[in-house]
Amino acid sequence: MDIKKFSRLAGVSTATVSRAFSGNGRIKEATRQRIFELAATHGYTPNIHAQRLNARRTDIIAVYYSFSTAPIFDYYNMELAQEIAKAAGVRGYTTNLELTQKTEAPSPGLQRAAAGGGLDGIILVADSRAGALAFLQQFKSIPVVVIANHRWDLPEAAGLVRIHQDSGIGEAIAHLKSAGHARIGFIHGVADTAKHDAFLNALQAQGLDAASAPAASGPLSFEDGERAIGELLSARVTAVLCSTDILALGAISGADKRGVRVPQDLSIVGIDNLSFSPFTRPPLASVGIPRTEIAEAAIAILDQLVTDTTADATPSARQFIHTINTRFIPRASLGPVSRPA
Amino acid sequence: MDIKKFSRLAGVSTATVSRAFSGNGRIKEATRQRIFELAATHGYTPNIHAQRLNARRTDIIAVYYSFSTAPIFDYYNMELAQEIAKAAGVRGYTTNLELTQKTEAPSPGLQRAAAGGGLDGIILVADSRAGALAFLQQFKSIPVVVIANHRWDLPEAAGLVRIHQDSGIGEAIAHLKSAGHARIGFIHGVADTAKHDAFLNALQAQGLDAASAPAASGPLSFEDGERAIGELLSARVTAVLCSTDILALGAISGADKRGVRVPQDLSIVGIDNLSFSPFTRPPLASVGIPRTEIAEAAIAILDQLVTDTTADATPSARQFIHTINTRFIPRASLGPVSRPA
DNA sequence: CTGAAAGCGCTTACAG
DNA sequence: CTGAAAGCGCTTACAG
Repeated sequence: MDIKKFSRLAGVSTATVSRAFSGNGRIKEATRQRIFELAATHGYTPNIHAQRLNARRTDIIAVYYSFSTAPIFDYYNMELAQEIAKAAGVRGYTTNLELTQKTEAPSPGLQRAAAGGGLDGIILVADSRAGALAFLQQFKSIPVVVIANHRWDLPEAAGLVRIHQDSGIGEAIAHLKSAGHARIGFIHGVADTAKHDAFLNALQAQGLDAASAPAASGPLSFEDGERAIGELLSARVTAVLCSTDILALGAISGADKRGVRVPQDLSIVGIDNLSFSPFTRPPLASVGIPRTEIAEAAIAILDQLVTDTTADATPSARQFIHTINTRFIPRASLGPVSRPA
Repeated sequence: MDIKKFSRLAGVSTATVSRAFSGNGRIKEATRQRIFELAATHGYTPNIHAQRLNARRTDIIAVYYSFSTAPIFDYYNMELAQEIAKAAGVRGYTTNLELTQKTEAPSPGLQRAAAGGGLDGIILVADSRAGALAFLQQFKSIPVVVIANHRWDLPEAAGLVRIHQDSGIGEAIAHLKSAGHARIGFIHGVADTAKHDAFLNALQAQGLDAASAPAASGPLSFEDGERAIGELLSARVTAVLCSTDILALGAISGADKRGVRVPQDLSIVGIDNLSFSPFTRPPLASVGIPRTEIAEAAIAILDQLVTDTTADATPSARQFIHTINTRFIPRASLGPVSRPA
């Protein structure tokens, strides 16, 4: 049943039916009531495509990230995506989950949707500037908000939610220092320069020797962490910051296999603070990001950009960059130095 | 730029432009080429709403689940959602992530989209029959595939991917029995009758006393598991099956706090086999479901239903029920009985 | 407050 | 292989 048939049935014009449903324009309350009741009885709902064809607006956004070889490595993105979907819902947006394998380019479908008006905006979880720029280049027809660890210089049109690793990592290193740790190692993850830089800065800020800080490369899996911790133990570290919680769990396991106990003999700190990290054994200290805040900030910016674009207004002068501080969450994987260097 | 302006620019009719993009109808290859090049140069992309208005098809599906108080309890759903998005992408569908708080009804937006043609179908992750039926009642205008632990009787229009808990739980109990366990407890989760029934059946199949099997209620959190295991230890169990992996982790921790070691003194088995369960300490034995298979089955059925509906064909006689067996994944949280009852 | 009619941007029988 | 025109189902300025 379309609006024509339905309006005839209701004894009004299509314009009146449209006004009843859209809430735009004046309409007598009684008429509106009657139309709603009739619609309920006869099962009429306005066709959403026809509405959008007029509206130049869809109230759909996409969250885009590339997935890994195994879901365990996507926990960070999945948790973020869920928070984004929640925050988007609050503002009346529906969220498309757009996934792509790490090595592949965004699907043609996404491009079609974006260029063809099927999407109001996109939230991109990015881990490299080059990747982000390439993405923005491809999707310049609609607003994009980038979530990243860096304060990248991006084209005007894009928003940026910047996760400030320095704050939380700084706290972590300060905490370790005050517990007596002076030889602190690092296990590298993928595309983690922001994290590693923050680590080096934090060492310096604490008056520790950043130049000779031992580092090993993960970069990804639990097993990588198990192996990497071996290298660092040879370098006589007493504490290790790991680029991800998964690597940290691997490090704990790897240490254990070598007879080194956490936290008695070695302190381990992860980064990301996944939801299960409080429940590992020992509970894993980690540098956490407030995912809910990030999601809300990203949606707020995107909504702003979408509204500006739709209204054809001059984009407000305000900066579309929002910085979110990470913070250190101490847990039982930390202890005082037992065998100072 | 719309099709009218663009077709003028290209010196052809709108019909020809449409044929070039849609792939429908005959069109000279050279014409098509020229149109594509021009479109690329001038930045023309067909408006997707206009296309969908004609097509009665959107190639968008939604995956719907209700989220919990904390993301940790949503890992199961999030992992499933990601797999569904992947599987959907392969078949050319975009996936909407539709979330609702546990206590709330599906958003009006979802209903609008579904009734107004904005969605081809929905995949519902359900944990109660009443909930699923209410949902189906509300969304009877489009195909729905339910993912659930039960072989529920559902209206014709719905598909069902049924996760068969009995297989994996049966294997788990058999494994415990052969390791000498005779007194096996259960920690309840939320809406877990399928799991508990499977547990009782498995006990019987192994010739164990199901009637007197100790059970404690979680039902949700890590702390719930910590508490529940206390009750079961008083009941002198030597092994425990937990309704979720989170409860199982809590149980391990709770046992540890009481001086009971896993697996030396007590064996613990979880259900769900979350991606991080291989990496807990000890690695957690669990009853797992092949998420990728489930997602693919759900998408295959939904695609079938959508295609049938769209084509207005008589729905094929084939059953739209697909059963997926769970399976037991033994890991280091298991051991032989140390102090037989 | 309500209606007639043009317009949103495509697609697809129909005719050639 | 291509075009003219009706149709997909709404919305909204315009007139009353």
